[in-house]
Amino acid sequence: MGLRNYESVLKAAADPTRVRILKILEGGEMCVCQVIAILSLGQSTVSKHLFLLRAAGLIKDRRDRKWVYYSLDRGNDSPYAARLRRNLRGWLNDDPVVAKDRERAAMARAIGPIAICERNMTLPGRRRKTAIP
Amino acid sequence: MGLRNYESVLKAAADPTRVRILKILEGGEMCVCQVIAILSLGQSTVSKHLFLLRAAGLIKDRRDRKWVYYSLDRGNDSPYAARLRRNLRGWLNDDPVVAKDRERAAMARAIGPIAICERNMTLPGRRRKTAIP
DNA sequence: TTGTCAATTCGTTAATTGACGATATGGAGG
DNA sequence: CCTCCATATCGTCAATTAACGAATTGACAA
Repeated sequence: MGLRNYESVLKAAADPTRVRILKILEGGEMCVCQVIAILSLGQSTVSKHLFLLRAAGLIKDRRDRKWVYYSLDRGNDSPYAARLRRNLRGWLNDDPVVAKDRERAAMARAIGPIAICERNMTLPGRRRKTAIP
Repeated sequence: MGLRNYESVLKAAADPTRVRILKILEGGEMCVCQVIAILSLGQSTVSKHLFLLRAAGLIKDRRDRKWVYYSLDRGNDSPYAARLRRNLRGWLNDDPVVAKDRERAAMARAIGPIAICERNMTLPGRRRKTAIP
């Protein structure tokens, strides 16, 4: 594990959106549609962030029926990924953005993936794009 | 210390050139001209990398006569910077690029800043730019 | 197989980043 | 004060990156 893997892990964790995803996943696994709803970002955008995090060994995915769930990868990862994940657990917990995401994550959990997909990847209480012409 | 500082530290440490600088400085403080010689990069380029590392709280500078020396900042830094510096000490030690830099750093130390500046920020044994027209 | 829904990939755009050379700054010494 | 020299900053260019919407792929259910 040299400079290559180190760089992919650090770069993955250095992006603010991706760190938000990691902090959200600390609360447990999430369906992609839930992550999209929490972040209020485009579906393809979120998918790419998830891809980079997975490529760095920080998260893993699991399919259940139509849905794909992501969670922190506590298993066989690089030393950099393992250490970073552990550090991160104690970091940013009182950051306002992270706190807000946690609230929204709780809501997303309560509602569940099915309802969120039906709502077009949105959570109640916040507007997202004008969907109807 | 929120997302802001976290991001600046992680981004600073995620760049391969800046990691090389951090690993070089693990061997002790270095004059800017020595860092330039070891990396074989432009003076303004190196200066900017050093600026970003200092802004992140990872390194500090000290002036002595004409020269500015940089070293790891083990003092009052952010929790992110402190942890990262500690982690980094155990990381990448057998990476070939880092190992090569260490050799060159040893040479730079042996020669000293004055001689390196006289040599136009170069070390013996490697060519750098055609200097004379 | 076909339809449907969700995730990924593609193509574009705007913003950021790293590199460079040229110029500015600011001590040290005349 | 002025000059010299190491370093910092500026302006520019090319490469990378993050965002989006559109099109494609892939899994499930009928």
